[in-house]
Amino acid sequence: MSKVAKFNREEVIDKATNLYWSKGYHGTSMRNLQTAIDLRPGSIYATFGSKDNLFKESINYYAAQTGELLQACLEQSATALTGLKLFIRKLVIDNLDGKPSCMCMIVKSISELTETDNKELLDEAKRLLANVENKFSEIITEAMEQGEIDSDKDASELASYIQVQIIGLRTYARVNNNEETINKFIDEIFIGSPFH
Amino acid sequence: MSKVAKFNREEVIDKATNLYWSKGYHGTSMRNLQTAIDLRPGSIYATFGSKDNLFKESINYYAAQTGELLQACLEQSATALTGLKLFIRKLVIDNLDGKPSCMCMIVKSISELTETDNKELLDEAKRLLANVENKFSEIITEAMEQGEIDSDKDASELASYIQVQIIGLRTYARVNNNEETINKFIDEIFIGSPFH
DNA sequence: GTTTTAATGGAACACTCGTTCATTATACAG
DNA sequence: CTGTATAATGAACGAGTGTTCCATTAAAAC
Repeated sequence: MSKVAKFNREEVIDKATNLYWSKGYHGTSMRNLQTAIDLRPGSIYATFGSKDNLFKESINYYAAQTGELLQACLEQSATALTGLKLFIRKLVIDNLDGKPSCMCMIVKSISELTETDNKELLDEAKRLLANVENKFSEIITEAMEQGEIDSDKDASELASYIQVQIIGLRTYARVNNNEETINKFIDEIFIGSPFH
Repeated sequence: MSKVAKFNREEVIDKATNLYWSKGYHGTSMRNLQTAIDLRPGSIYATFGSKDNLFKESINYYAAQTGELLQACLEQSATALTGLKLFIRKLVIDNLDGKPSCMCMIVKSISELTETDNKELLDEAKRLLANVENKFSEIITEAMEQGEIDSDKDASELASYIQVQIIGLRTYARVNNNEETINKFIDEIFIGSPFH
């Protein structure tokens, strides 16, 4: 046969994800990506096809990573609800510094992209966010079965509520990243009215 | 003297605001703006100086409009707290359709702009968001004096909480604009734990 | 060692970007 | 009317955009 690619595909997507995550879709140029992932246009286009497709792979990679984090939190926790709480705490607090952005990349994309100019990418982002919400719904249903939440509540409504809280907190953290206040708000999510 | 400008400055800013609001800073090109506001580059640059400055004027115009809406809600309400509730309802529900975006333009900007590439505009957006929060804090303090809220609460913390809720709801509405669910969540903001 | 095949590098393309500026058009003063 | 001051126009600029192309390179297969 012939030559085999010398770069690691996942490593490249990881770097591309970090750049898209911090600068956004429109704020990231192919030149930016070329230097960040240290590949020339020929290699990038042979491997990923287009800027749009690389973005699609990046946001899917981001969503998969987040899914793994959630899974890990559930496995190391005694109950479904404590696992979910741990996940939220890690998502919001551990992203305050160091990461490309304290905001969720999926939410940033949904905020930036438009129905008219970037329909395909926007729909992908919406789909990934809906996946997370479905996962939340499953976890909440499990917590109901475990007796941690009243069974007469609507699981999918509580899942929506969790989404609103995480989106709100992570976005707000970009302006006011007071760890104490944020921790307080996280504590109150499950004490608040929809849950009681 | 000489010729006098024939376009209406506020009308132009209004149109620019709507475009920036829907497409974002990077997603809006000067060509887009030229056709939207029906002015040639010469006139735009003579009047506003640069794309950045036009954006700055636009986001300030947006913030001023939002401020006026809040003021109107307060004036037509019996108490400070009911005025604030009305404002939130109008912000979230009335923006679901028709407007350039159901999301807050200030939040969209904070999400899109970066410290490294657009520091000045980002800081402006942060400043405007902080202004709103300060106004919330004043309203809550007034509500405490009117006996609507326990005086032992921290007004600025409750103001933060309101911000998180509005940001979360308006962003979430972009994905799931179920009016019934959103209305329910709005009702629960002031019943939720930080307020009781 | 030769052939085969695909990955790589990087110049270059057509286009769009934000912006400038010489020119033209218009309204008022004299 | 004419002169003058200023608003409006739109072609044009250099830089940057996403993308293409292909000569070169390098490794696997025979």
